[in-house]
Amino acid sequence: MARKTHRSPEEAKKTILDAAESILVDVGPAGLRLSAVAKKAKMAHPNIIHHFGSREGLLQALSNRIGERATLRTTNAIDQALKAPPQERVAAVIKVLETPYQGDEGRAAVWLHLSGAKSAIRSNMEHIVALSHQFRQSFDPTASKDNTNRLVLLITLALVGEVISGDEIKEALGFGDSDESRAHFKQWLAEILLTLNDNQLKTSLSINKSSKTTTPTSSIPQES
Amino acid sequence: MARKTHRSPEEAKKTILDAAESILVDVGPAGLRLSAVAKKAKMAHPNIIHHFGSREGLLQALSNRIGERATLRTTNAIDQALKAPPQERVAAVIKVLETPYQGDEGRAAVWLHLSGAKSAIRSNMEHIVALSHQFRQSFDPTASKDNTNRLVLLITLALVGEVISGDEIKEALGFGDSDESRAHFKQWLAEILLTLNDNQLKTSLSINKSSKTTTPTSSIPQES
DNA sequence: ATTGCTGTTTACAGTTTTGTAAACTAGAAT
DNA sequence: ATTCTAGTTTACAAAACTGTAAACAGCAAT
Repeated sequence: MARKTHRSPEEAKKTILDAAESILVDVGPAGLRLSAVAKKAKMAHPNIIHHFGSREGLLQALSNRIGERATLRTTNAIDQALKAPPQERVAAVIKVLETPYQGDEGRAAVWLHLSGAKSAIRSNMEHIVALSHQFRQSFDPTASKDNTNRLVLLITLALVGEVISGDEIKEALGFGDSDESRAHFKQWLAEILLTLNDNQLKTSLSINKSSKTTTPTSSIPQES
Repeated sequence: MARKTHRSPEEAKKTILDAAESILVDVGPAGLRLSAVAKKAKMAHPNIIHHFGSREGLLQALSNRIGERATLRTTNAIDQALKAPPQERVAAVIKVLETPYQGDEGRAAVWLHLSGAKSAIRSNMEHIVALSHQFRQSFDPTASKDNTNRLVLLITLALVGEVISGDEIKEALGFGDSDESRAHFKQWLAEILLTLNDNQLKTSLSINKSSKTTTPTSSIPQES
């Protein structure tokens, strides 16, 4: 390892982060070893510490980069959906649903989140939900903010789940590994999101003071 | 630590597993240290190796126990929903949605899954989806297996996401930490699941001819 | 009580890992 | 060409971690 390929600090950091990210997907943050990252980046491990201060610094930088990339892509995708003409809405929504899956970023992001890294989710969520509401109102003027919030929550949770164990669950449910059947599911979901109007989402939710949520065996409010 | 409290092997294993599980929730499988488990279980760490063979053996046993408990509870909850009278259906479905959250088991299970432990999801998923379909048909005879599959997939993914970053996402979306607003979301979701009939779920999914489905044709340039 | 089994502990070894220190060198500036 | 800066490497240290070996001790059976 006598070769000393000098690079700029930015480039060095990038190669280190790339190597770390590719390893992170397999072993997780707690399993990330500086020696492994150094080997993949083709350098000696103290070089990593020189650029990031410590192992923790590397993880923090990694978390930041992944978070920024993911939120940028997501907001872009929703933005595109907003500008899309009606006949392309389904495709646009599908694209939004596909955004987090790119590569293994989502998996890495969730893993970092599990490990306690300050995630970039919270800071950008307001923007995302605002854009989503704007989108919903563009084809359903009666759409309420509450229901948008709930839909965004449901979809976000599902996307997190998808990133983690989507492949296994889909396989267990009989969805083939073919891209086709997965595209079907995404299309199904996208169409539902576009079809459901606020009336269908309201159901009997108006009751809010029953408050017997933990012991639901008693009477169930269903009137309105 | 001169006190030597003798126990049966089963009881010893249980105390070790309990300690390991409570730690696992915070640090993840890769971060689980035998010394930490031993300290929490109030014993010396070689004792753990004596009972489980190795650190890996402990993780495997832990994964098995968590998986078995979770799937048992889930199938039980769906079973109850099947037997519930119509006016208690919403409550029953809410209970199904709450099943995985009990304690921190879900978080631990997902983390183990991320780390490559053979999960118990796949083997029991068939049973779960069969029960779910039975349940759907009990109030909507026209319910198709395809849509049940898709709904189960959506809910399962959302539950996985809920377990991982539900708290943070909900907070970011403005859902209060109060149990009340969370109960609202669950009730909203449960009612949607019970309300949606197969007609609404079918939408225009039959279109396989459309060119916009699988290849979203980037007619829209990347810009924002 | 004595014996034997086994759960439990102490002491220790080998390996791995993060981080430090100093030497080395590629490339830019002079 | 010479000098200087800074990225890079080698060598090393301290700590942590898993697993081993042997001794210890509670408990049941004889």
